[in-house]
Parts: sequence; C-alpha cells; structure tokens
Amino acid sequence: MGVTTKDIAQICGVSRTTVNRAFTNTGRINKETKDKILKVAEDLEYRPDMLATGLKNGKTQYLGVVVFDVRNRYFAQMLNAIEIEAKARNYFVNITLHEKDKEQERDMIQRLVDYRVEGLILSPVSKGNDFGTFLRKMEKPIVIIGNRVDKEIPFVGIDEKKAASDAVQTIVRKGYQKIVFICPPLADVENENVYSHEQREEGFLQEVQKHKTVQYEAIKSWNYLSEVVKILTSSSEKTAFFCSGDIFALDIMKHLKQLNKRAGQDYGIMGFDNIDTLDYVIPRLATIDNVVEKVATKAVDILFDLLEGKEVANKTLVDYVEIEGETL
Amino acid sequence: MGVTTKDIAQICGVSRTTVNRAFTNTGRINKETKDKILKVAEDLEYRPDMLATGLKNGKTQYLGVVVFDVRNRYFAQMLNAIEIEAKARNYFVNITLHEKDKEQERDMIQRLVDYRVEGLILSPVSKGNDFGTFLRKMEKPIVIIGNRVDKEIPFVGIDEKKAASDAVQTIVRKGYQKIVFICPPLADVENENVYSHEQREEGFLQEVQKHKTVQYEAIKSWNYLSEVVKILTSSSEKTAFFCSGDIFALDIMKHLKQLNKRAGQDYGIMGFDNIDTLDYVIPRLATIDNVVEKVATKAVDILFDLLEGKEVANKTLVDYVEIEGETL
DNA sequence: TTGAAAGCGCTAACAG
DNA sequence: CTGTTAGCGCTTTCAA
Repeated sequence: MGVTTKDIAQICGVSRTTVNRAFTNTGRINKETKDKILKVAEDLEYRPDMLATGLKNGKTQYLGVVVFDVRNRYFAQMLNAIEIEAKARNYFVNITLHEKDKEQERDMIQRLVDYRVEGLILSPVSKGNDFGTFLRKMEKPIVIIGNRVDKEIPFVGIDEKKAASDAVQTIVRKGYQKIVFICPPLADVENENVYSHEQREEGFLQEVQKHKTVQYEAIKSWNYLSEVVKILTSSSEKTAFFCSGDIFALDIMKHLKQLNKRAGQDYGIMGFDNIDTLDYVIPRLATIDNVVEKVATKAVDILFDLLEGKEVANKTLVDYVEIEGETL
Repeated sequence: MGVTTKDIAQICGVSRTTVNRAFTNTGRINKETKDKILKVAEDLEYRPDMLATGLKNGKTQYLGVVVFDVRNRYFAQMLNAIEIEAKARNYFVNITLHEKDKEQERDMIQRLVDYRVEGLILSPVSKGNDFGTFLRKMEKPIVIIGNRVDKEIPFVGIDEKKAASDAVQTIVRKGYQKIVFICPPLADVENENVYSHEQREEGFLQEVQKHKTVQYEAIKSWNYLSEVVKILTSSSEKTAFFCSGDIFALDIMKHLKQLNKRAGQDYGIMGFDNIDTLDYVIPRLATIDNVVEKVATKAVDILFDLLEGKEVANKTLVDYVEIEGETL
C-alpha cells in the first residue's frame, strides 16, 4: 500500500502512537505537533488502511445487505433507502445479490461476516428454524425484511395479512362477485412462497370467506395467464383478480388487452407492492403500497438500536397504504 | 471474533504455521496432521478472518462497484450481470450507491480502495481530467461503464453515436418529416449530461442533418412534456420524438395518451435503453437495446484482464440491438 | 515435515 | 505531552 503512519511518524520525528493520537483526538497532544502531523498526512495523501483498523478494532463501519435479484423494483427502492439511512449515520453498506439460491445466500452472509460487517439487513429466501440457527451463529445484529425467518430474529414489514384483507374488502365493495387470487411461487426451486406472499394469501382467504355471496379461487401455478383467460371466458360473474404482486397483474393486463378485455371494465384487477413501473402503465393499477422505503429505513434504525445494545421488538409493523386505481 | 488458527494449533498440538499449511496446501505436510487439523477446524466451525488475511496479502478477493441510483432499471440489470460474472471467478462484489453526488462518488471510491478492493467497475457521474487523475491515484485496475472519463481509463459500452444515428435513419425511413430529440439533463446539479447521452445527441444531430427535407429540434429541458404538446398541436408535419432514454418516452406516451394522442398513429416515438418496464407497456416502444448485461459482463472480463496484468484496449464496444416496436 | 520469528498497519495500556 | 511495547489473526521466510 501507500503511506502509513510509520512514514508520517518518521517524517515528523515522532512515534506512531503520536501520529495516531493526532487522528483520533484521543489523549493529550501538543497542538503544534498535531498540526504538523495532520499537515504532513494531508500532503502525503495518507489514508488509513481500513483492513488494519478493522482488524484491530473488530469494527469496520460496514453493514452488510443481502437480497435476491435487484432487478426486482422492490429491492432497488429498498437498497437506496438503506444506503441513505446508513450513510446518514456514517456507516457504509456492502450490498450483495444472489438469485434466489439458498446456498449462495448463506455463503454471502457468511462472507460478509468474515469481513466483519457489524450488522446485517437481509431479505432472504431461506427461512425456518435451521436458517434461524445459522443466522444466530453469526453472532451479529440482524434485521429481516420481507421473509419472517423465525420468532426471534427482528423483522420489519407491513401487516401483509391485514393489507390483503383490506384489499378484498375494497374489491367486494366495488361489487365484484368472484375474486381470484393470483399467487405464483416465488422461490422457484422448492415451490415455496416467501412469508409475505403466504400472509397475503392467508389474508385473502380469511376475508373472502366472510363474504358468503362472493365466489373465490386461488391460482398458485406459473401458467396463471391461461387460467385467467379460462375463468374470464367461462364465468358470468363480475370477476376481479387480486394478485400477490404487481408484476403478475401487469402481465395479466397486458395479456388480456390483446384479447380486447379491458381492466376496470371487463374485469377488475388489483396488485400488491406499488412498484414504480405502475407510473407508466395505463390504466392505473389499484394496489397496496408496501412502503418499502419506510420499511427499509425502519430496518436500519432497528439495526442501529441493536448495535447500540438496545432491546428491540422482534416484529415491527409499518403502515401500508392502499392505492386507488382505475382497474377496479 | 471466534475460533482462530491459534486455537486450532493448540488443540492439535502443532504450530500455527502448520495449521496454515493445512489450509493452503502450501509446503509439505503430513497427511495425518493435515486431516486432523481440517477436522478440528470444521468441528469448531473455524472461519478465517478476512481482514487479517487481506491485511497480510494486500488482497481481498473483492471488486468494488459504484453506481448512482439503482432505481434506474439500467443499473439493476448491470449489477446482476457483474455479480454473476464475478462470482464465476470466485470474487465478491461490494456494490455502493449514491445519488448523482460527485463528492459522495469520490468518497465511496476512496472508501472501497481503503478496504483494498482489488479492482473497480464504475458508472460515474463525474468525468474529465480531474476525475481521471483522481482515479489513477487509486492505483487500482478500473473499468468504466457508461460515462467516458478520459482517453486512458478503459471504457466499455456501445457505440452510442452510431446507435442514435441508426435510430434517426429508421425514423426517417418510416416517413417522419420532423424529428424531435428529447434529452433532459441527467446530472441535475450541473446541468451536464453524461457521456452516453451527449453521444446520442451528437449521433442524432449528425444524422438528421444529412436529411435535408427533415425538420429537427432538440429539447433539453426538464419540462419537455409541455414542449412536446406544444409541438404536436402546432405543427402539421408527421412528427416523431426520439428520446435519449426510455423513461422519457414512457412519460411522454402516458401524457399524450391522456390527451388522446396515440403513439404510432398520431405521432411516432422511440426510446433508448430497452429497460424492462417496456415489457408491460402497450404499445411496444421502439427503442435501442443498450445490451447492458453484455456490457457489464465484458467490463468484468476486462477488469480481470487488468488484474492479471494484461494490456487492454482503452475502449471496447459491444454491439447494440435496435428493437422494432409499435410506436413508429 | 514442522516450528520460531517477524511483520502487514493500526491501536491502546502503561510508563515516563 | 510522548514513547515503548504488545497484539489483532494470518502468512511467510528461514532454520531445524
């Protein structure tokens, strides 16, 4: 590497300890020597070696973030919020991505810990006790967004169940007689949905069953497009599709448009997430804003509470927002 | 931290040197002691401290990436490609984001270097000699995507100028008599466009001027929407808008749709980038695919060439793809 | 085949 | 106010 404290010490005719003191403002030090040291350091463009500092202190001022697939709008917004919030506290963020691969996910977490990040924010595909144990073994503050791992690890999110339930109420109020829930599998491999989508489904089922006159159905396969067409052409009831993600809704709208079925008129449709692609699509999709930026910000707050040794709730809910659209 | 080589050495009754040899396969070592060491290490769940290793070797197996604003689809695709390509070579990626802030940009680069990333891939907002000098001072392999900094620092991208020129040819061929180039400023602060958009503009101008019968105009302000409306309502020529980014095109299409003007019929429009939001928008926007994933992959390839001490071209072009749409 | 010793660059306890 | 010393955890001569 380049310039070290040793070089500076030599040039200034002092010890490395003194040089260190000049930087850290710790211990008493003569103003003149300090100024001189700082000046020399600047002239030489001295930069402390963070690996050495980190090694010594066991602290790196880094947070680790692991998410799957940034291409998902949801995550992009999340990452930005985390970055901003962390920066505000003078921390840095190491973002790592993977593609819904559970093994990779563990690797990346492990790797970040090996590099001594001080805390982790995760939006994992893995969950369950086994994964929870793995995380606890890291012995680092961890906050989870999006997929509840287990009861113990702090989680931040919205009340997905209640949001889905609200959505169903809205749909019913609009006079739909049949509601179809679209919820294809997310983690492809094991055909297992992440927590939030499971919750959405639960919320849907719980609420829709309260309305005796309303028919319902849940489609959980990947070829939902053809199923949707089948339903729409075969049934006479006023039908709405409630999708566990905006993407599915957009996909359906596009497909049906080609068949000359118009959202909001020939059928109702509602999404979930409020991804910003919606800004460019007409008609405006009705959806639930999962306030991902707020959630991310809150997650960082909680992580810092943990870092400061504070107690935190193991579940923190942020208020979602229902967005009215033109598709219901 | 947890278990160290010292612990393992003690347990196995050998020196730390020997433990190290067991891991690195360097130097001769008794098969039995080796096996024993590895076994103990596994039992204790030993993890090498990467800060210590990095400090010692001056190598971290990390690449640094700095981009502004992942919310931009463009970058999201890029990051994924980089991550995958780096992983394939057993390297890790530290992604850092900022919001078009030049000072922050430098900070983050500096910080990554302080952490001894071995190389950098940047898509910077800054450019020019001054920034080039700054980068060279890092004394790290660097590859630039998207904003040419200066002649010396290796750059990967598409031939933006030629792509824009091609686009104009296409538009002219479709019979448009007036072409309006939409290119609002990207780096808000200084009203200065990044290289790629400048190139697109140059390509536009160069080509459009070859077609004497075609009128043209360039709108470079943020309130392009009202300008567009003004032009469309006031002129009788068959008009097409060529946007330096898909986002602007989508914005215009949405706005004009509300005024009952239909893309592809009442006016032509073409974008640039081929962001994947286009998949959900009807009509399909004509655009240029900037093949960002290919570019990113290539950038990593080049970075590794640099890491291996190979000579690389200071400018590498990847073939773009013109996408036909329904909007011309 | 193994170990002792020195050092990467920074920090902190303890003396002076 | 300043310096000496030891050590973070790992690696690498060099010698045994």
